Amino acid sequence: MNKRIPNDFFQNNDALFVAENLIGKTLVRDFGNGEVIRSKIIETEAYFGGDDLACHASKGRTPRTDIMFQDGGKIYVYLIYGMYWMLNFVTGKENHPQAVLIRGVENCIGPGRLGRMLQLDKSFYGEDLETSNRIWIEYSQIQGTIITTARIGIDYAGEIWKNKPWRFVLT
DNA sequence: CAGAAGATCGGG
DNA sequence: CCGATCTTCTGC
Repeated sequence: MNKRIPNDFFQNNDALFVAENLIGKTLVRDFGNGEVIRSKIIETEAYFGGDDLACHASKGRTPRTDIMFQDGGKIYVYLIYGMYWMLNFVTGKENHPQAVLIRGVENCIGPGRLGRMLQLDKSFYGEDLETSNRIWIEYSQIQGTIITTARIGIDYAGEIWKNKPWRFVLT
């Protein structure tokens, strides 16, 4: 019980596998003041490499996207619309930029709201999920069925990529 | 260096 | 439907 998922899970699998298999797993956030949030992941999206025009890494390796080019198991956070911190987990091996966006957990739906609840900020960029003392993932039993849909909010990515069924939702 | 747009949300 | 709010990238 309460066993943390090690980094090889993120490194040895691609973003599609991780996105689907994180559904039902438990996201843990320890605020360090005695308050701990534990909630099962119920919605994810995969962003898959340099070809995927919806993936920030398709723009190349920049200070912002650098973490996605590294080995999996690290956190990629970025600020969107000037106010929301998006929580992503890097997957795959070095130089295979991929990430999984966490869009919702049982007690918080929506990536922007989730970032707010977890009190994320730039200091989480590059955080290691295997060793962090403030955020990590634990194994847990899934209850329900996973459905797939197109990803949300990426109309700019073009027909090919915006229609990929790379969003996973627990029902 | 100015300008635009963004993996969103909440109010009207 | 639209504004909030600011980082990042692009183009001149």
